[in-house]
Amino acid sequence: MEFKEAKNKFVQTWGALGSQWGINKTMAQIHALLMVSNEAVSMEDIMDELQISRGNASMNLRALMDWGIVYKEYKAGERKEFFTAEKDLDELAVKISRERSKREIKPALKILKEVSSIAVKDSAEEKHFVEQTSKLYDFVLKADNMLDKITEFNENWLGKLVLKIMK
Amino acid sequence: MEFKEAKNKFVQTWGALGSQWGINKTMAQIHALLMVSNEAVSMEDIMDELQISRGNASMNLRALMDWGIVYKEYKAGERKEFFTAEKDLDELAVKISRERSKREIKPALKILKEVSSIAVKDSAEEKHFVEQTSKLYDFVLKADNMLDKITEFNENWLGKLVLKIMK
DNA sequence: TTAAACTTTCAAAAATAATTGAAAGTTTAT
DNA sequence: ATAAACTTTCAATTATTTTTGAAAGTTTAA
Repeated sequence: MEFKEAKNKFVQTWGALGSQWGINKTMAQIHALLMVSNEAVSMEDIMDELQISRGNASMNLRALMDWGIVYKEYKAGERKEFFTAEKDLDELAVKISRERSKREIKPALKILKEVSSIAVKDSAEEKHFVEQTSKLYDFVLKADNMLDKITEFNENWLGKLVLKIMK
Repeated sequence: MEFKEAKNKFVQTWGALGSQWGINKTMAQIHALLMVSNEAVSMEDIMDELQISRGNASMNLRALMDWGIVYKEYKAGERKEFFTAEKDLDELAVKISRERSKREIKPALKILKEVSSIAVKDSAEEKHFVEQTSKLYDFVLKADNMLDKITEFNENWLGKLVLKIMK
């Protein structure tokens, strides 16, 4: 396999993986492309390599920047904008999990808290509902915190120790 | 908020969360419904509560069973089938991560290994590609293994210790 | 200013994914 | 064997999401 083919395969695979995890394909593809580019890429080149429209490129680049995992760059003497991806994978993981937590987990937790706090009659059905949603609240909260801690600690000795123990 | 409203809110929220994570809305809703039901539910009742067609219910129940997080049950004297969800949340997490790993992460790893193993000329561009995809391979592999270990250990003392340390 | 070079926006179109419902399939009771 | 009770399948429909492209917006240079 030669370079161009490999690069394309990577971009396609990353795009497919993205859609399986609720991230739009083009967004994941642009990110993949920038991840493996050794220098900043212009919108023109992104459009060209991925065969997408200007509007699509613009919107998904904006989304990636909102996630904090793609940055704009300016080159001296050049009028147009260039883009690079966060390439430190630990940093990338931290940003993605922070963002998903903020956008999706935290709001879900709020609802879980609400629905698990209703006053119930003593029917088995209602009791079970409260019990189960309470457990779910605790579980999701714990998992959410754990992700925080893992990403926070994974560069220091404690994280490394934990990883070692778990291996 | 009274029970029925809370239950509906929970099912809707879980469904929305599902779609944000690449799981179809109805599938997540059925799962939510079964999670908070204290007894097995018939297909008829699922169709009724979620206002969905028979075909939809059938297909998504099959998918949930394929994931190993919903079970069929038979009641004595009853002709029709009833369904229950895995209600132990640790067990649920284990099954979901095993399944996503098998279906999505493992195939992605295979591709990552492939594309990171190409022979490259000594252009900076190609070198960077190989370096970056290799790092990504290592990272994803480590994360995948870690999930395994966390889910595997989270019911025993070591897991509890780790959780405590991380708190 | 003005105009060229570039980016963003968003309504319409296209692509993709989910859902329906009725026919086909299966199981059980008689 | 037959029919009733139930489930599965899948082509067609519907809903949702993504993408396009051209007009509007912005910035920079002269």
